[in-house]
Amino acid sequence: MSENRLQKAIVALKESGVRITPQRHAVLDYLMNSVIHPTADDIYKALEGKFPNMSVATVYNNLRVLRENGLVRELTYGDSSSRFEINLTDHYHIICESCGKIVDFHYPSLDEVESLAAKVTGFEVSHHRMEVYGTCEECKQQKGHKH
Amino acid sequence: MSENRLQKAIVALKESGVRITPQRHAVLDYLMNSVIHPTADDIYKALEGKFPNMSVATVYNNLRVLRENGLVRELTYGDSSSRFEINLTDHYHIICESCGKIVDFHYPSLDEVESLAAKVTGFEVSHHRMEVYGTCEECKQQKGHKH
DNA sequence: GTACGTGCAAAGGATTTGCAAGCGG
DNA sequence: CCGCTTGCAAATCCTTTGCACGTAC
Repeated sequence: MSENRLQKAIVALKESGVRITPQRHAVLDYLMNSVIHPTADDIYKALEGKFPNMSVATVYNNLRVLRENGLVRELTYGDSSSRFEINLTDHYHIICESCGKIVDFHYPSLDEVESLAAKVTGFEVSHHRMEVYGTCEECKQQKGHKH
Repeated sequence: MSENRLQKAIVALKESGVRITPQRHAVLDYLMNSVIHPTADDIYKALEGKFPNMSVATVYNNLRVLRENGLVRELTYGDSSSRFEINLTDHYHIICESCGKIVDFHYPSLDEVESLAAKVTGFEVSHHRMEVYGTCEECKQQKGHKH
């Protein structure tokens, strides 16, 4: 089924006039099979085995194209570099402040917040983002070893 | 009353062993009277009249100290540079995707989301962030002028 | 007086850009 | 074939850092 998603994405890209180069295909494929919300550099490093001559700029270019076509979301947290993920159905992230791990969790979309915000500010709302921060189980355990 | 907040903040800083230099005072004062969620460079430009010799590094240093003491929050959105605001009681932001304007709005804290996230992921939750995106009234009107 | 803060310049890291050569459709 | 993409290097932008000097307390 992951194959299915990939094929659909490729068809959609072609219909938008975007060419499917081996590098672009590989970036998309990597993101579809990744759960770690990688940075551009993560992707670059993961693919340099298959594409020894690929440059980081190509990764950035492709991420931009994929983002512009709605296939990929860019996550900007406090740390230095952006992270990327396939744009799936609504879910949110919880982020470990100790090790940086990002875990998905499902929650009904916060439509009420959106409509209240629209009412009090006069904005026309398009979307929202939300993340929860905390400490993951592994890091909690490590803290426990202190004493 | 803004004076009052500033004095309280200064006392709190001194108690933490933080020195009140004229530059630090000015950064804090500027943030307390600002509604635009400025970048470090905004603050630098705003204060260069009063402090012609001040360097950007000083602004960054002070923002870090103020953040570490819980007085200031750093906001990292998609754009290149961080924005800063005084750490007030719970509120959220709505951001205009057209002109970048940031407007505060109040909403009860999303405690339910936090506790559900904790339950399903096993994390110990510390806090969350949420923003709504859309188009502000001014930019909506400008779009209306098209036809 | 002493440690912390400032100012300057340089370094660092992420991302973008310009351009010649390559290749997808 | 044409024009989008690639790869490379240089450029850009934001932020941090090292160090000598200054100053808050």
